[in-house]
Amino acid sequence: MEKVGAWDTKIVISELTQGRDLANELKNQLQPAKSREACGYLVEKILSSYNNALSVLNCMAFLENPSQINGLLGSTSPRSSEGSDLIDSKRVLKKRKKLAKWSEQVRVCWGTGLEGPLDDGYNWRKYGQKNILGAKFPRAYYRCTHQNTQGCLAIKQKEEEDIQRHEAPQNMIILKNETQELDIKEEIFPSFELFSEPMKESNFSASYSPPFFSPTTSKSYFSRMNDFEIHHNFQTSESDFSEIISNPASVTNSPLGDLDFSTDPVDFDPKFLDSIEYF
DNA sequence: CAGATTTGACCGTG
DNA sequence: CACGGTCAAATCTG
Repeated sequence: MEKVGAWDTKIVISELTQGRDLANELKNQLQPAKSREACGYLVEKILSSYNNALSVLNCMAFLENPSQINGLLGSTSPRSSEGSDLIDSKRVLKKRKKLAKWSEQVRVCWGTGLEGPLDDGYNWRKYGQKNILGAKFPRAYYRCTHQNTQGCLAIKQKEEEDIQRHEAPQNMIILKNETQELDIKEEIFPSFELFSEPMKESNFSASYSPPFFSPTTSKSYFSRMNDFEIHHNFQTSESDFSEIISNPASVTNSPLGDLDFSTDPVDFDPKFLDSIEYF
């Protein structure tokens, strides 16, 4: 992991440096009361930089010590003992019964580059799509490709902008993950924005080894992710986020929750923070 | 041809 | 009964 650590450290430094520079720029912008759009843009970029840095740190912590995550995520709940029976009866009776409700909600590492070739560590296969009432975009349903072969029951949903043209997922949430035997609704990683520049894939693909990642499959998934990165530049409006996503996230259970930059003793210029309030 | 995607139907829940 | 999640046949793709 040393190689990864060194590389990620550069990312963190780069992001934090960029955030500082952008903050300075914003400071200058605010003085003569320049355009609101420009200020908003800069704020977004600043937040993006800090989020990216924190995301990398969080991902690193998770990869280095996943057990810590499990511990933080809380107790497990036994899966329904009817599980296998349900599957069998479902096939015969074509009647679905409710599986035991246990879930893990994970905000995927958007924009850290981690999702580039590896996404979130899973190979997703789309199994359905629905137009959701009141939603601008249809919601797509994905499950782990290895559901059958490795018993991976991870699933996720995402709402996307005009799937036919290019996928621009507004959110992506892992809802279930049997392999972790979790029964929690927890965010492992804090939210983060996209990197302003595409990440180099090779660095991560060589270093991270998430479960169930098969380099021979899911080309489409990853190519779409990259497509999204290219086309989607933090123009996300609030309405584009699902209810789940928009719920206030508890950072306290984050593996690196104490790294919440807003509370870190970083030498933030109080005036800068006041400036943020301005928006 | 195997695996992925699409899409209408089915089903559970509130 | 409306809505959202899932199934599964049809279709597509490499």
